[in-house]
This record gives sequence, C-alpha cells and structure tokens, in this order.
Amino acid sequence: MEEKKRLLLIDGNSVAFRAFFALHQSLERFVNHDGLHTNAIYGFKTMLDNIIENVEPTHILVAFDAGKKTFRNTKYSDYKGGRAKTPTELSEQFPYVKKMLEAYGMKHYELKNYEADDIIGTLAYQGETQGFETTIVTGDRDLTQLATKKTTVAVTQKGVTEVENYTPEHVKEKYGLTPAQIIDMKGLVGDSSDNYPGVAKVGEKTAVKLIKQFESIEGIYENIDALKKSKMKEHLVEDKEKAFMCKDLARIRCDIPLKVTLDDIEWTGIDEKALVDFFHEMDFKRFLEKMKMDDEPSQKVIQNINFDVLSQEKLDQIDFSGNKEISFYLEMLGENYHTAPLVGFVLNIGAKYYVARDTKLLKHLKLRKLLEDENIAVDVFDGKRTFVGLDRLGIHLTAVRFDLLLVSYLLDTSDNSNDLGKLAQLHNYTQVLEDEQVYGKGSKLKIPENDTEYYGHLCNKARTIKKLRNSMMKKLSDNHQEELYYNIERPLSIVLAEMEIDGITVDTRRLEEMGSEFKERISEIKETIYQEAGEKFNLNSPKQLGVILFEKMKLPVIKKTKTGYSTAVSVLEKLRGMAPIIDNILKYRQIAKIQSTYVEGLLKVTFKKDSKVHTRYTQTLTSTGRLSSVDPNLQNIPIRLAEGKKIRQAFIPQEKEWQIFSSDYSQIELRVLAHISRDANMRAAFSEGQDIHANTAMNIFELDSPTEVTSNMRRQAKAVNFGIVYGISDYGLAQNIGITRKQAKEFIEKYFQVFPGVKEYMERIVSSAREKGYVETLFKRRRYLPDISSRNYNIRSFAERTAMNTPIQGSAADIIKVAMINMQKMLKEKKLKAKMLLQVHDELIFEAPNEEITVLEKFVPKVMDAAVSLDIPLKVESSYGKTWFDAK
DNA sequence: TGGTTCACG
DNA sequence: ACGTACGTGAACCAA
Repeated sequence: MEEKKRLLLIDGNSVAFRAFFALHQSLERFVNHDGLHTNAIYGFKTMLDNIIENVEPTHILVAFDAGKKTFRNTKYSDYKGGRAKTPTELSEQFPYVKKMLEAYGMKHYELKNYEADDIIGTLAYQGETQGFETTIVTGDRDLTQLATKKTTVAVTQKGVTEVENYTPEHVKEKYGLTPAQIIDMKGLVGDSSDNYPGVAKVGEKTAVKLIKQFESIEGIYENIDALKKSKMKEHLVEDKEKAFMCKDLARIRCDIPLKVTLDDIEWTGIDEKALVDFFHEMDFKRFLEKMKMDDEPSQKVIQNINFDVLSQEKLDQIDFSGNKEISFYLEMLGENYHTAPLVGFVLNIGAKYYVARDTKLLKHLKLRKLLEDENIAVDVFDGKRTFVGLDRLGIHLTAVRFDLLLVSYLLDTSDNSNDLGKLAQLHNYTQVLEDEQVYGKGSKLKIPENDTEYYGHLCNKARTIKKLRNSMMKKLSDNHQEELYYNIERPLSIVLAEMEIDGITVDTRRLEEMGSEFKERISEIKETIYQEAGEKFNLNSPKQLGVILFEKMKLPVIKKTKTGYSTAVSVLEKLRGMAPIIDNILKYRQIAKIQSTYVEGLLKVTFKKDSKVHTRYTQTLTSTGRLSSVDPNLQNIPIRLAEGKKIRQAFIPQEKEWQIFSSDYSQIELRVLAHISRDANMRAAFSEGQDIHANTAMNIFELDSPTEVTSNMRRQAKAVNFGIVYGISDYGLAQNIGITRKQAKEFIEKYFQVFPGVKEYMERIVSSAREKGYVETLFKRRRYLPDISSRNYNIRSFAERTAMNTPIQGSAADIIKVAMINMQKMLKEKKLKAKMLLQVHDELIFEAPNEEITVLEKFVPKVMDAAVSLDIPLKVESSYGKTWFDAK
C-alpha cells in the first residue's frame, strides 16, 4: 500500500497576525519574566497543536514574508502601501515564533523579493505533482485560489484554532467561482488591505456575476462590445489596464526559485527537550504542566459515599423487595477467581450502598434472591469473574444486564485493561481509584484494614458501574454492537464460566511418569553438550550459549538480537551439520520446554481436590476478538511434534468409561476470507469441496490437473494462503518457506492475479481503515487502528497488515463463539451428560459418556456449521478417543 | 521488568 | 530503501 504523504504549509506572518489580534485584549497578561509579549506565540502554538492533530502532516513548512519590498512593488509601487506599521509588541515575537518552530522540528523559510504566499504556492504546486495531500493554513482568503482536489486551504476564523476549510467545492459554494477565478475577482474588485484598486465601482457581487458569465477578465474584455451600455461598462473600459494589473498582483506564483525542496521539509517530530526549555523561557506554565501530566496523572479527588455495613442481624431487618435493578461487585484478592479469597462485596440499590467483608452473608436469602432472581437486572464489572466467585458460594448469578468490562472491550478491543479504575478513566469517569492504588501489588497485595478506605473503594466501584451504564450502552448502540453484546459476548461469558468451573481432568500419574522419563533424557543430552562444548554452562541462557557457539566454537553468526547473538531454532537449523552440538541443543530445547512448561507447569496448576485444571479464558484481551487462556494456557498444548504431543495423553475424561470428543472447523479463516472478499475463484474452490491448498498450488504454479501438484508445491501454496491471511509481505513469505524475496514476490503477484477479489479486499479494507480509523468483523467487533496513518513506515505497515488480518481472524472468532453458545444450549436441552470443556480457536473439545458419542458426532458439527450462514459452506471434522491424544 | 525463546491456532 | 508475517501465554535469564 502506498505511503500517504501529507504536506502542511503555514502562512507564518498571517497566522501570527491573527493570533496576535485574537488575544489582543489580554495582551498584558501574556508577558514573560523578561517583559516579552507572548500572546502571538501562545496563539500560534495553539493553532499548531490543533492543526497537527487534525492533519497529521508528514511534511511541514512555515513560510514568512522576507521584507517589505517584493517583485510586486516593481509592478505597482504602492502595493501594500499605506499599511500601519506592525506593532512592536508583535514584531518582537517573530524571532521567538521561529525559535518555537525549531523546537517543534518544523522548517521555516523566507525568500527575498517574494511573499510567503508565493513560497506556499510553489510548494503546493510541487506537492500536487508528487502526490501529496496538502493543507495550507492562513488567515488570508486570497490563498483560496490555491485550492484543488488535493489541496485544502484552511482559513483561520475569529480565533486561531477554528478554521474554515476551502476545497474547490467550498470555494464554489462561498463565491460561486472556481479557485482559479478568485484572482479574476480580485482583479476587478481590488484589495484595500493590499492597497490595489481594481475597477472602479465594481464590488464582489458584480465581479462574480461578470466572471460567471465570461469566465475570466480576459473573457470579459474579449466580449466587452457585447455588453449593454452602462456606467459599469464605462468603468470597465476605463480601468482595463488596472484590472489586468491587479489580477497579476493577486496571482500567487507557483514557480518561484526556492532553495528548499519537499524532501528538505519532512517532519521528524517535536524536540521535547527544546520545547520544554522554550516553554520555560516563555513562562508557559500550563503547557509545561500538561506535558508533565501526560507522564504522571495527578491525584484525583473522590467524593465520599455513605454506606451501610451489612451483618446477619441487619439483613434480617432490611427490606430489599420491589427493586428491579442493582449494581454489584464481589471482591476477590488475586487474579485467579477460582482460588482467590472472597474478601468482600458491595451492593447498590437505588441511592443506598451496602458493603461487607464477610461474603458468606451473600448466602442470606435476601441477598441470594437479588442475585438469582431472573427479573432483577444485575449490573457488574466482569460478569464471568463474578459468576465463578458466586458459584463458589453456591449462588447462581442469573440476570447480568450491564457488564462494564465486556462493553468497554467491545467498544474498542484495544481497551483491554481489566482494572475498573483504568477503564472508568478511559470513559471519562474519575471517581474511582485503580485496585493497585488501594490494594497494592505483588507481595504487598492486601485489603486495607481501614474500613472507610476499603468500603469507600468498593462503593466507588459500584457507583462507577451504575454511572457508566447509560453512556456506554449508548455508545454500543451507536456502533451497532448491541447484537454482538446481547447475543454473543454476554451469554458467552456464562458459557465460559461454566467450562472453567467444569475444568478438565489431568492424569497426574501419567504426567509424572513422562516427567521422570524426560528428566533422564535431559540430563543425558546435557552431559553430551557439555562435553562437546568443553565446559559446563547454563544451557537455558541464550547469552551463555551464544558465547559458546559463536565465540568459542566460532560458528557463523546468522542473526543478532538487541542483546546479542540469536540462538533461536531458525538460526540453529542453519548451523546444523556444522557441529554435532547443534542437534543436541535443539533436542535439549525441545524436551526442556515440554518438561518445564507442560509436565511441571501443568502439575503445578492441577487442583488436588478434583485432579483437574481450571483454566481462565480471558474474554476481553485480544485485539481481534479471540479468547485467550491462562493459568494454565490450554490453547497451546503441543501437537506438532511427536514428543510433545504425548502430553495430550494426560488429558482424560472425568469418568473412566467416558471419551474425549473433539470437533474443529476446517480452514475457517480462508473460508471467511472467501466470504468477505467474494473472490469468485476462491469461493468456487470451497463450494466444490476442493483441497484449498492444492487448488492454490494449481493456480499459482499454473498446473492443469490436481495430479500435477507435488507435496512441495502444496506446502508452499499453504504458506502463501497463510501469508494472505496475515496480510502478506514478500519478506515474511520468503522467510517462512525459505525462498528468495524475489520468488516470494512472484508468488504473491501470481496469487493476486488468480484471486483478484482477494486483492481488492486487501486494498478496500486498508483504505476503509484509513478513512474510518477502525476495522470491523462480521459481527461488528471493532478494532481501532490509529497507526494506519503513521508517518513511520514500519508502524504504518504493521497497521495495514492488521487491517487485513483482523476482520478474518476476528470473524472466525465470532463464529466459533456463536457455535459455543448454541452448543451449550443444545447440551442442556438434550439433557446430555457431555460437557464442553475447551475451546482452541477453531476447535471445541468435550468429554462424554460412550453412549452419547453418536449424538455428539451428529449434532456438534451441525451446530458449528449452523453458527453462521456464509456464501460458502463451513466444514467441521470430528474425532474422539480415550484421551485428548487419541481424539485426533 | 524486559528480552528471548517456543508452544499453539 | 525501508525491515515484518496475524493472534496468544509461559518459562527462563539478566539486570
């Protein structure tokens, strides 16, 4: 995708004048410690910040007038004659305006004999031919003559921050003329501030009428004889020479000899330090504070809430009936809500806040009823967490209405903090602290003993939930994301909670067996490596390993990292055969990984009481809409290599005679791509049930029949397909399948040639992302991509690939989420014993009694298939066995 | 705490 | 010429 270049040209004198007079009434308030007036500087600065934010320029130049006399004076000696002298309060500020521009990293320029306008005109013209989008900022309407399709003239309004944008359309609206005709108008009307006369008695109205009729001054005089006899005609004839001269004076030059080029004025960003120094010099304390504030937010002032501390006795007396909505927050000390101590709760009903440390009180019938009644709407922060926490008390949270955490994530998947205080801030609500500020972190994590502090914080949380509900639900509806919330994410949070509570059984004896076997092999390999290296060292340290390989053994350095030599697999593979140690290191790494992460790691998190692992799915983390899994991560259990795959033998059903059943979507992301890109070729391949990678191979290698596809071709084609989904680059593809960049580039070109619909999609989604600032999935999940207009190539390219990938990966995530909700519903309706236990992005894993297997084989694919109706069929494959390993 | 490596889709 | 594949989590080292 081509880089977008945005040129910003500022009429320095004109903006400074505007700024000076806009703040003229408070002139004496803007004086620094040296007695320098600073109002124009201040105004100029405000304008700059504003325009930078709006335009995001890649190139900037601020043009100034060089002096009083210009070439226009040789044409007309009275040009700009009789002007009042620039007030010294203003002229003394010019050197500082320029100094400020330098701190901003912006070039400024002036040229003897020419006005700022001519510099701007010339650069704007050059920008036009080089594909820039140009914005011109000025206080002078005459510059609107420069407006074109790609050049906008922003004329400052009363203040300096407000501008009126003149596009050719807007010029037409405003004057009824094209930008080029502005000078014809000036020629007829003249300009009192520049002190040139035009044609006597002709004002704007008459001028516009004439130009509309005859197109230009030239046109008027060519047809002057046809005009009816009138006073106006007489004046026209009389002032003909003046008209032409004034037009020439008004015409901004676009071809003057400049010593700067567009390349010279690329903007490299603000010099923070210089700017801070400059603000100190100017006594701009507010700006300094603001710059500091960006680093460390100031302490907030939080209003107190009156609360009642609940007890068994009090509860007996309180009457909660008649309430239809509550805000509720259950506090647990620690992230893992399966195990974290339940340390308190807060309940908001109407204007009342109730708190307690003793969560057993929640079992009191009056409180239980509030949480379990399907007619009482419960507003919460993190419904899944709350559901699991309450489940531990034997309470079944039933009617979650507003889930602040979930809604915040849906509004913008980048807002993936899970702290209530942080998220509240993002939504402009500041009356609550972050948990870390109240509870501390790490080893210091604890609930305050002080009741006022602790209960106050709990109440603030409940109040935050209540206060933010309306505005956030409004935003959700503005984004058309209600369905996503009500039909997908909110019900899913409960489905996930149930899966997490169920957990999956781990055969710890099997794991331990494997562990001791791996241990032995690890120490054997270790010994061999030490012998080959000639010394003992820490094999787990890439740094020490690097020294051995690249310094002691003098192996060639393939790749470097920030901190030293890279010893990653891709590097070691290239060194294979050069020394036997390499193979051993690779083997060591492989086994050590399995041992530490999967054998030992898994044993550590297996619950003693039920011999199960209870993962937590993070529903509000990924920027694409996928789930992730922690504590333990059950979405990255080994499968690709035989050794690691054995780990799956340790995942077993909870009953002896049960089975592990698994169904997965086949190539769901490519199918989603075929659907959203509507590429005919790709859709046909799927509709006909072809092997998509082989089909791609046939296409890009120009084969006539599937029999000609070799396994290597298919492998390469598969990599191309993956690359496409990731937002392809020749470099990445080359890296992945070990071909040259040139070859990779040819593959990609060929691919786009045979799948033109895909190419169009890629272009469309990137330009739409640039226009809207975000991309969406099939179910309107939204990801903002502010970097899509970055001036940094790497950052921008990354955003572009993200724009291509997110709708694909995210829509696939949407689809399986729908399937999970329907699946859980079906299991309940059919009263099956089978449990849905895991989700691994495109696959669902169940445990079930033998006799239910045939039911699952029939219905799971059916439900998954029916989750969404695309232009092309989805495909689901199932399998089962005694362990997860055998369900393949 | 950040960097590196490696497990998965 | 630029220098990357998209999305994750956990273990480990080094500071």
